[in-house]
Amino acid sequence: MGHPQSTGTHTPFAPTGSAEQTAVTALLKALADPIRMDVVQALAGGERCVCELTSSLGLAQSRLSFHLKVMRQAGLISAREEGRWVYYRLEPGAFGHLSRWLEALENLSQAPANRCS
Amino acid sequence: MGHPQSTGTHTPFAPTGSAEQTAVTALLKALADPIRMDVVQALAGGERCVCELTSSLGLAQSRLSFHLKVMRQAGLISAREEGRWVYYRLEPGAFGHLSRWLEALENLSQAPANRCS
DNA sequence: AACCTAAATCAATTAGAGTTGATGGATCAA
DNA sequence: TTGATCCATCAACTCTAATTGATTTAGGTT
Repeated sequence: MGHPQSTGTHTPFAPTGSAEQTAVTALLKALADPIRMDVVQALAGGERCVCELTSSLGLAQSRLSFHLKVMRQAGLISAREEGRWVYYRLEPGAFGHLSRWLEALENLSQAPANRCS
Repeated sequence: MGHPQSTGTHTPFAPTGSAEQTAVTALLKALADPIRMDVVQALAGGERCVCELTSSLGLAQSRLSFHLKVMRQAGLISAREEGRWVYYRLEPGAFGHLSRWLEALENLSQAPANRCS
């Protein structure tokens, strides 16, 4: 019996790592951690300062600070300083990439199953 | 000036790690990798056997196998054996959790900014 | 000034995830 | 049966991510 690939030359999907996909992967990485998900949940209700987050989430300050930095660098959250305090908030639209990607994926998946040339 | 938290006792968000959130985090972890995202893209067009994927993505077989295993364990994909070959496909509905979570989040974020007691 | 609290950062360590090359089981062809 | 191909798995290694405790910078208070 023939080899599965022998039915034709195909490059049926985007060449590894389109720009959009790289962006989405970065978002996912920043999100794929229980602590960081907790932070997202916490910030979904509005901005919070670091000290509120440490006590709500029961984390050591430097530990939280590390995760906040990761999230900030990923564009997931942003910071606003006010006196001694720093308030973090969700970056509106940060999840746009992600939900657009998801939508596109679902469309693809519902397309005709398998088109070989 | 008063401390931010002194305006009242609040538990304004879910206690670290609801079941739903744990599930979503696991999905995100399984997705948050460029190779695995490539696999998703590849499988979006229908099922593929491992040998197709290795050549399309240009990966060592054992390396791909590792990532397929991670994805399978996360419920992202499933396998179907046929003779010598193993065909992988996206698990329909695997992204449901994720998109529902995203939707819920966007609803929360559009709610009134900050309600302290 | 001395002191306290908020938060970032750093160096050292630990833990976890990913890669590599080799091996082995299974299926099929000659 | 011999040989080839497909794929999973394993042990050893490498790399990156996360945790820890200490230190530092900066704002406020007294």
